[in-house]
Amino acid sequence: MNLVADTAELKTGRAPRSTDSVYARLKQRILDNHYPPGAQVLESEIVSDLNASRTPVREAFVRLQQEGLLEIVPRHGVRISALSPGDMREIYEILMSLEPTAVELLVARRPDRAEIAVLVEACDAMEAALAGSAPDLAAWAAADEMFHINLARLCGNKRLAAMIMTVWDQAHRARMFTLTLRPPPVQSTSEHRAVVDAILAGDAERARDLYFAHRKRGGSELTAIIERHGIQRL
Amino acid sequence: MNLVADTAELKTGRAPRSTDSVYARLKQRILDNHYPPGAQVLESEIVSDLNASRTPVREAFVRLQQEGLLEIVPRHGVRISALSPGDMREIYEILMSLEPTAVELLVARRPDRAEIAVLVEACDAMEAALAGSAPDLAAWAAADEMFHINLARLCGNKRLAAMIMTVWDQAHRARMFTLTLRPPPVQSTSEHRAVVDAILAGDAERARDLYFAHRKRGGSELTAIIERHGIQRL
DNA sequence: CGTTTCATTAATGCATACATTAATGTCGCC
DNA sequence: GGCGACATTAATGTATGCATTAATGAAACG
Repeated sequence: MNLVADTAELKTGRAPRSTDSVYARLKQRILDNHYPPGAQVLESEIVSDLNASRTPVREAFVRLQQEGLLEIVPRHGVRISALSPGDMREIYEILMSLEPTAVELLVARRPDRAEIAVLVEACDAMEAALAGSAPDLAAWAAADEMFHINLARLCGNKRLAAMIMTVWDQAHRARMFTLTLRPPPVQSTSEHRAVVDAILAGDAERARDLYFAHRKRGGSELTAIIERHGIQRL
Repeated sequence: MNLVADTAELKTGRAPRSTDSVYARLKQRILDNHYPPGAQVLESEIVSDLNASRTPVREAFVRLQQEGLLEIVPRHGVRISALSPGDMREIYEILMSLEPTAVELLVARRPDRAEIAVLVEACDAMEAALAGSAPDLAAWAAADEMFHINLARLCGNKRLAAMIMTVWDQAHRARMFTLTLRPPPVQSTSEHRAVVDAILAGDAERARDLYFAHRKRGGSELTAIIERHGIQRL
């Protein structure tokens, strides 16, 4: 039993809305692969799974459809989105455009060390996850996510941050899936560190270029894995 | 009376859904200033305005909230989004990132003349709108919109196109409002033409830079107008 | 035996009823 | 006369009923 069902409750003091809870839980289940990509799920199934009534479930469907995590198939419930290699390309093209822009904006704001402490911590966590004899890939992925989410947040453009996170979420399962198939992300970790250095140095252009290169390399790596394994949808 | 209520009907042969119709009509009314920015509107008011029942209206609310055109205020209906100067800055930062990327992708696809004919036509229409003694600003704005929407469509990245159009829509009313306050968009028109030339020449970098400069100039112009007139929300 | 059509059924889209919450106004008390 | 508690009302959040549509299966026909 959780004492605070929803963060909105903390902020507003209002009763949590069932719609929000359904949305959050359903999204979590999609990201966690409880409903696997490509799956056709009936509205009634999710209603009973989440102990909710149809109205909040339908509203959650609409939100998640807009976020690209599922598709409402009229009269047939929903289909959980499955990413094709082409979708992955689209997603990485967008991230290669938006994320470097976010870094540039962040540098332009001249943040002090305290502001970007979360980024440094994320880098530390990534290194720690790879330090032992057996790398903790789940911990590394969580730290990587922290880095990118916070970078988006810190850029000062809320719309931009929201867009990055939406696209990032779309690729979440693909990242998790390829985590064990890729080489240990040592290079990726050091690239993050270099971006932080450039931010601290106030060098917008370098930060931008580094981040772009990081994203480009990540995209190529993912694409290569997908092709090598002949994966069609994930 | 329209014979085909929804394009989805044409594609699928299915009956048009009330939800889609409500969504489209409500969005139109927001973009057309029928519900002005900042307005608090009751769910019941829109229900009676659009002759629909509450369920489709609520689903349309969710979609439009995700698109940033309104905000659902729990227990108080919706508030039509009003853009502050800060919002305009956010929007232009995003367009300055995404649109040049779209041009780059388009050039990389090596389109032939037929494919980009719509862009040339849009340029022609812009020039025609400014040709007479009394410039037809509404026609110019429509042609400008055609240019940008089609450029996004042609880039080959559907997600990217959708994101551009969402942000573009958010700024629609602001563009319409400032249309009569800005100098005649002669320079803007020639800039479009230059972008098309670069696309045809297959020069991705030039096309990208031109588009970036175009967007940047447009943003500065809009910001200047907003500041000069002391506009706080629109 | 295969095919087509119709009846049955299940699932959804929409409409509406019910419960909950916030706002408004009134009455009583100070 | 002002202030506060309570009743009343209005509006929304949620649940559910009804109508429509698509799918399934059976039966009749070729």
